[in-house]
Formats: sequence, C-alpha cells, structure tokens
Amino acid sequence: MNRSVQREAILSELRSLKTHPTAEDLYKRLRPRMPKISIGTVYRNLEQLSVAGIIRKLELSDRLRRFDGDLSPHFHRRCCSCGAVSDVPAERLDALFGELAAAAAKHGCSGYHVEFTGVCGECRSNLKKEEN
Amino acid sequence: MNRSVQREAILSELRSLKTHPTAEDLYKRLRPRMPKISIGTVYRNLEQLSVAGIIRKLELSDRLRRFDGDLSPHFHRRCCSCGAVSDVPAERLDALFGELAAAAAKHGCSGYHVEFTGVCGECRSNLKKEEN
DNA sequence: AGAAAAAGTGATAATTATTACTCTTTTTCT
DNA sequence: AGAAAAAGAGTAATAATTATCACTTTTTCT
Repeated sequence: MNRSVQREAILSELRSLKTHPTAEDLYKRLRPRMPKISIGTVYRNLEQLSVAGIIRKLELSDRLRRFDGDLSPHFHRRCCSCGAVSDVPAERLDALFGELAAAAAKHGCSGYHVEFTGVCGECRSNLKKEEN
Repeated sequence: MNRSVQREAILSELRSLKTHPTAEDLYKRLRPRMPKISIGTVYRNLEQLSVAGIIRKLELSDRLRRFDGDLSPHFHRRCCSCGAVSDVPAERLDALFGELAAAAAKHGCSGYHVEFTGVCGECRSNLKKEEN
C-alpha cells in the first residue's frame, strides 16, 4: 500500500472522530480542505485501510457502513431512533470480552462483534418533547 | 395485519430454513410454487413480520439483510469467506446471555446482538484444495 | 537524480439491494 | 353478499457502493 495525501487525510480525520462516520460523512468533512477529493477515493481508501487492519469496518444494523479508527476492544451501542453509534466503555466489561472470545473460539471463530441497541438520550428527550 | 396466502408461504418457508435467507433467497424458493409472487411482496411481508415480532431481521456484516424465523436467544456465526450465517448453539452460553443483557441495560440499551466471525468448515476445505 | 513500474486519483458510469407507486385482487366484517 | 380495508403484482425510482479509465503521483531501482 502506497502512501498518499488523501489516504492520510482520511485516516487522520477518522481517528479524530468518535462518531463512527460513514464514507459520506468523511467525504463532507474533508471537502472544505480538499475540494477535489472524490467520494470513490474515500470508499477505496476506507476499504483498503480496513483490509489492512488499520481501521475497522462496521457493518451494523443499518444500510450504511460505518468506520472506526479505534481498534481497542469495545462494544458498540446504536440508537434505534437516530441510528447514531457510540462506544460502550470497557470498564467492568473486561471479563465479558474474555468469555466472548472463548465462546467464539469454541465454535471455530476468531472474531466477534457485539452491538447493543436502545434509544439514545438525545432521542429520548426529543420524543418526550413531541409527546407534549 | 390481514392474512394472505403469500404471507403464510413466506413465513413457513422461512421457518423451514436454518440458513437465515435473504429476501431474494426466499423469492427464488417460492417462485416454483407461486410463479406470480413479486419480490416487493417478499420484502414487504418480511418487514411487516419483523416489525410485528414474528420473525427477526438480521442486519449483519453484509450488505444483504437476512431473516431468522427462530426467536429463541442465540448467537450467530458468519463465514468470512462465503458469508453463510449459522446459529451458535446455546449450550453453555446461557450465563453469557444474562451477562450481556445486564451489560446492555447498564448502558441504557434494551437489546443486543452478537456475531462471531470465522471461516466455516466448507470454505476451509475449499481453500485447502486451492492450495494444492 | 531520473527512468520505469506501481499505485493512487477524480470523474463518471454501472450495479444492486431496497423502497415507492399504481392499479388489480383478496380478505375482512357486517 | 357487498362495502371497506388490506395486500399483491409489476414496474419505476432511490441510494449506497463498486467498477472503469485516462491521467497523475509515488515508489523503486540503477
């Protein structure tokens, strides 16, 4: 994999975000700085970076693919209402990680992904406002 | 929700399978019996059935949505190579289910989904053949 | 450093899963 | 049975992602 200014911009932008952005999200954020960058370039680089194990491709309960620059073990939490994806802090879950890895291995698998679903705080308060 | 022959055929076909089929898969299987059924009907019914909680919609590490007629608690295992989805038997995982539910609740979530990833037996042997 | 090879880019076309729409048929309910 | 509601068939539209291709940038190698 060669290096390119676009690839590095995409990677550093992704790493600066905790929002698990889509390719389109990143494209919009990069354009002010790099007006000529193309959406295909963003897709191509995200794919390559994830194949290389430098980032993680999340294919979750959604039609859109999201990307994560944080490779440390953690769970994801998705809002059923707005679709936002946030991290589940790892505190006190370490034992669970180990058990899941062991369960996966027992069934011939090397990886696992856990997604929690619920309504995020923001959406909950929006829904309450609508009720009134 | 009214009843219709198409809906019942879709549901019973799904329930007869352990393969977590896509809408397209089901459509192809139903056509010999019901040549006039339309793909839109399959999508519409699968959506309605999952909203009603009669089946489960799986949105996993894949572009395609898959459906599951088995509502009992279990994990899924996906082959990284061919994409096949199979069930992880629940034996000895019951404790894990409980811990995950508790962890989800602690983080304001009501549901969770666990997917294990690895290469399935069939793909592993195919890959070995290619090596020779 | 400079030439040749490899990899990457931007722009756009193509693909494909899913949804929307219109009109007809089936189901439900009295 | 007959009116009203729900569902189906067929097809068009949408939208995320991938492929293509001529050109540019980066890397490699002497």
